[in-house]
Amino acid sequence: MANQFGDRIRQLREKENLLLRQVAPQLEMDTPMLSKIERGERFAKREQVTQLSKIFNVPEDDLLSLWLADKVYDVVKDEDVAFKALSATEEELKINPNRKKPPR
Amino acid sequence: MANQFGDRIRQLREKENLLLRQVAPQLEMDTPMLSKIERGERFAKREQVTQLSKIFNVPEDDLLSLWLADKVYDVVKDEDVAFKALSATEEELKINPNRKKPPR
DNA sequence: TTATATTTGTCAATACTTGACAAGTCAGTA
DNA sequence: TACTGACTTGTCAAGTATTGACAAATATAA
Repeated sequence: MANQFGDRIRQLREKENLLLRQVAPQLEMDTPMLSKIERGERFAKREQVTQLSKIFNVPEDDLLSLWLADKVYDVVKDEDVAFKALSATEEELKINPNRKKPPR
Repeated sequence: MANQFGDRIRQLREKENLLLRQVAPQLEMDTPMLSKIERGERFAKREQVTQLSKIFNVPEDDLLSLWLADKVYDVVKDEDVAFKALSATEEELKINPNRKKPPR
């Protein structure tokens, strides 16, 4: 299963020699939950991506695109028109410029 | 909002001079629901895509990629790393060949 | 007006996701 | 072997989101 986001944050965490139990509370979650996110068993929430980029001092967009890619993969993974669908999405994005999500 | 799938099935339906109330029952849904799907207010279900391709006699993959594209668009539409994420998904798909969904 | 087609709004039922916890495995070390 | 610490697994209730069904509104034409 594709888990670019989880692999990355585990990598970052290990580089900093941090334990799950040290990072999890900063995201207001328990250790098992973070473990699941790192292994791709669960998706992090959008805001947690932001928090993680701060914790590990990396550009938010880097984590965000991995996180989004995992979500997209999850949508297309079972269909063999996956590539075709991604192209169609790109076309749509070109026509329909994406409006920013309202920040809360 | 992006609605390639809905636009297409409306186009097909009108080409055949069919009414919502003639098509909807074939999908076991009511007229308002099909109206919403055509206008992109709701997503059709995976099986309904198959049924629609049969009703309108078009290749399933054509409808399927539009339907999938709408779903993907829905995931990425609010983020400005959308393109980057789509590229990352394509890379992932190349590495991780997609397994077919188990037909039920 | 009347009839027909489509759209809009609401809401309960259903399904999915999340968070929290207990219990489990695994690796290292005394 | 037993103990410890780090992580993983399984379960389940709570919280969200989606769906289906219906009534009512709008629109268009005759």
